[in-house]
Amino acid sequence: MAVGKSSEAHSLKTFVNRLRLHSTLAERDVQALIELPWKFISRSQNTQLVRVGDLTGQCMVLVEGFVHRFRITEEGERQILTIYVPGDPINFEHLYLPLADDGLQVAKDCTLACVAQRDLHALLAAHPAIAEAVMRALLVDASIFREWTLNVGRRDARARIAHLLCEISVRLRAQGFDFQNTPIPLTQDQIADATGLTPVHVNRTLKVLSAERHVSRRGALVMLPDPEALRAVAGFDARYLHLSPWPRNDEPIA
Amino acid sequence: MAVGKSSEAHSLKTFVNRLRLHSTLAERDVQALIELPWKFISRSQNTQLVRVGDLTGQCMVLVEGFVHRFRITEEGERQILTIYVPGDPINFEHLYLPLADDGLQVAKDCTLACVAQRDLHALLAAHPAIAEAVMRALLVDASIFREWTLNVGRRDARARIAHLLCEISVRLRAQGFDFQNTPIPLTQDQIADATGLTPVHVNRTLKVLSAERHVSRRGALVMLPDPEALRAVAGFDARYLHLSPWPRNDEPIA
DNA sequence: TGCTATGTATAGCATAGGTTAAACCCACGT
DNA sequence: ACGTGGGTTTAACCTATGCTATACATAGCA
Repeated sequence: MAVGKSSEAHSLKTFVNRLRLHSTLAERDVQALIELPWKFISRSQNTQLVRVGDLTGQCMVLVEGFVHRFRITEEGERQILTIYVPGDPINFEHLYLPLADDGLQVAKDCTLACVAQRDLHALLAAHPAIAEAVMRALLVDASIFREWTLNVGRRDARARIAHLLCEISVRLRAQGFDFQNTPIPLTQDQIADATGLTPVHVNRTLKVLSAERHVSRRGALVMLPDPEALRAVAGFDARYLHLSPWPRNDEPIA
Repeated sequence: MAVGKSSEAHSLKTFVNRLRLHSTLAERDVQALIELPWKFISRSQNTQLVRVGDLTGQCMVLVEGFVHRFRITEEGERQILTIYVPGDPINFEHLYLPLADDGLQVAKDCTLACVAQRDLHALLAAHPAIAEAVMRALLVDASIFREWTLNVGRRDARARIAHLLCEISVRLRAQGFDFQNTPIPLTQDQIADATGLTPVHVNRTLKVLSAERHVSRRGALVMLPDPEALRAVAGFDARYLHLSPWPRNDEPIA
């Protein structure tokens, strides 16, 4: 049990790390965050975690595996809206808008840390620094959503796919994963749904990128041997991820 | 001067109204909000209010006219990411991420109410209800960004343009405008940039929609004579705008 | 009255990406 | 050892949308 506790605490470290990408948190804040009554659950591929219209009472953090967020057209066309990597809070917006407007689906067997919204609300009220960090994480997510609109609206298939792969590898690396050896966790169908393309066109385009040595394939897995070159293909500029220590122009608040 | 003050206070009413679309605010909260040291400015069409990379110190509310948010590809392709209508806060995310990741441009001569971020921060600290309302407004915006990704990624030109027009008319109506007589404040070029299409294809498609009586044109202005029919064309489901009184599943926080 | 600017309209041709359908591959379960 | 299912690959054909270029309309302005 002590072991269980400590390994669970460890698995929240990626979350703390994610918050610290954009915000500074004191040790006591981190402690309080970790000591919330988290519940850890595992879900297998394709499980639907949240459906459009659900009224949620929990907030979830992705600890391991992958989850994506999607919406569906009236005609049944699916669009993936973002892909979460370990450490990401995946539905903290439900703290303020508990009625889900997107679906959340497990893209690859995952484990999640869950808290009741009520407990989280209480924590945020007691720890303004955490509230601000959560806020900032949500706003960075919004910046990522906007980049996806740009990606889908204004880049051709090759740059579009390259951009998606760049983003994921950068975000994985920011969470401490070895991107050179971490395969991209997406099937071609999922890439299609994330880029607004067709699975067959994704296949064609991946073949091109592969011939150009911009991606390599180990079996079905896509790897990125040369991120720099791929960035050039994608026209990728990581600023929208707000990863570098950002400047502050605000004095401490009275 | 008293007159000036009172008309300025009046012009903030649309902002209060916007916040109240999603949140409940007590009168004293509203008072405090209105009494902030707002500065009112006018800007004419095509003025760039914020550039990518700017470090902002102000938050702005759109009082009159139209503003859009955009990003540009490395190749110089522009994508409009959202269109703001009167009453919308247009850059409140800079409270927490003051480094601008998008450009903001005046789409139609406008007037703006501006406050220093410092003053606003102080207000939010003193009035948690306002802080929550702002938060919620930002999260609704994020939901809109996601819908745009879906729109651009998964709808054909006709439904795409129709969807854009529906969204704007619904948001205008929510702010109290008479959508039947308010022309859509977009040139065909802007529609193209907002939908990821080409100006000439927008023109073609508008012609089709016009022949179908789904839009009408008074000179260069696009009007929506029959919003219901247009919604069917667009597959428009307004839930993502979170306009209806949303359900709450949270008890009052200790 | 005409000039310029900004936006709209149309035409003709080009192509990226969609569609359909069929094979293939391989990991897994029995 | 053999099917089964999820994912990948390829081919042939099709179309929605892009591209380039030119003409038109209107409003503001000298």
